[in-house]
Amino acid sequence: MLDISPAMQWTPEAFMEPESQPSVDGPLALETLLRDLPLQRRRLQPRQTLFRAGQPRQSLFLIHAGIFKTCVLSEDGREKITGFRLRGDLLGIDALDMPRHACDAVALDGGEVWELPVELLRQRLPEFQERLTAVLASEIRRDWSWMLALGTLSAEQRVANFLLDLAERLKRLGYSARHFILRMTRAELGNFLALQLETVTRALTRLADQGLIGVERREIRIEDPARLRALLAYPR
Amino acid sequence: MLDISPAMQWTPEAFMEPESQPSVDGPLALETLLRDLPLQRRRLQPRQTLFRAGQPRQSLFLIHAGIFKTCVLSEDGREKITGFRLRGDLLGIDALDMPRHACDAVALDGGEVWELPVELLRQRLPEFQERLTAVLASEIRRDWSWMLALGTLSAEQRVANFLLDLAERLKRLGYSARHFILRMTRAELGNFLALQLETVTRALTRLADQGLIGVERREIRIEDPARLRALLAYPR
DNA sequence: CGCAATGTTGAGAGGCCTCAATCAATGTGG
DNA sequence: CCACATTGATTGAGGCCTCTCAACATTGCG
Repeated sequence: MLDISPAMQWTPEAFMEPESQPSVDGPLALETLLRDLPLQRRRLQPRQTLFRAGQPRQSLFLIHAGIFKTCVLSEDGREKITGFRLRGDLLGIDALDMPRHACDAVALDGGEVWELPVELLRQRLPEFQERLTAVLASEIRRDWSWMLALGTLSAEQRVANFLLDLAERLKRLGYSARHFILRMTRAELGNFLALQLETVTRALTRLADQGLIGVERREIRIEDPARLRALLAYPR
Repeated sequence: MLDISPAMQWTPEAFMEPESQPSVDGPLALETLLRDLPLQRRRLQPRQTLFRAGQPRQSLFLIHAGIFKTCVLSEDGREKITGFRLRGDLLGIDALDMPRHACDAVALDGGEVWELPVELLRQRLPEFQERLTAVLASEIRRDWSWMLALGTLSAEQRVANFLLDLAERLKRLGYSARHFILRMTRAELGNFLALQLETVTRALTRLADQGLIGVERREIRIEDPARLRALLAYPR
């Protein structure tokens, strides 16, 4: 058994600040802005749903701990995970202009969110509206980036891209970029990457065979970030 | 030669309002809000680029006529069209929080855009910020909807989905939903739908063989909208 | 009229999907 | 404490959808 970094673990430690000084920039900018406000906090159990598409949307949620997935659903039952969300991400922004949520948000492995009274914050904090716009625009760019990846990369490349992206985000949160635990199943990963779960498994195995990563069920080690990144350079 | 509706044609007629009364809702809500302001207007030739990723972003652009494509580009040269934009759509919102554009915007067949001084409008028009937020959130939902489609539908279904989506948008702009001209090449369509251009051609042919649509190069007739929509109901 | 750009069609290959069996980890109840 | 079920991950074999490569048709234009 390898030693596990605390990244994304549902433990009291997960609530501690990875960095001591507050940052006005970076993924925790919003959290820093709001940290002293008396916000409603809500804890979620593993696999618990925060909200579903169609439910009334009264507020936004800022993730303080845990990892969430957001999914959209078509009328005929097709489902797609639109992203995995970490601490500092906002849940519910996609329906900011609507009375009801447009997606489901599920805590993969437990977590805590802060409930944000949007209207109040907009009036009180001049920076808030600005941050909100930035978050919305970033989400669009992130989506486009994944559309590009899914449209142009092979299965192996998509998985590599996912691992590098997750590693980078964890790093920015103060966790290890070389060693982390996936909190989603192969099926969820495949759903997000537009692949079957068996294909995800095979891609992970091939990456491991090449010595680029280490895989042990959900435990991932990035062994050779440079060569992993180099994989993405060439069209399939 | 079939008779062509004026939809998306680069003619003076294209600049006329399809509807006489101004609407506060719908795709032209923003245009209605801004119609009396002295905005800088800019006309584009077919295939002309409005802006490229990396260029300084000083304003937003509201499409008044024509159809545009927005594309993102990866460092290693992979390209992806992120959407086809019609009258009433905003170009540049994805970089609202940045000093430089994050995508390319190209007029497929000529067009006209209105240049929006964002800061000024934000201060003057209280509704503007609100509309901006709505546009951003809608774009996210639209992107997610396409991610769902590309991740779960077959080639034929994706093409059908595209045609139905375009028809619906044209209809809301006052044009025919049954008969229109595609302003993009098969390659561009394929790029957007994550398909090869030959696959797009074959999908169109198959749809035509089933009597669901009529195809004559870029001219499309929706013959049987109901059955076309029914195609999407079943997992590939 | 010849060239370039675009669209169509065919044949073959390959990557991913589908179906199935097996294994590992975890939890439950007797 | 150990059968047993359940969930998730892995691996294999075979098929199919889409890609790739190619030839050809059509349109528009200098």
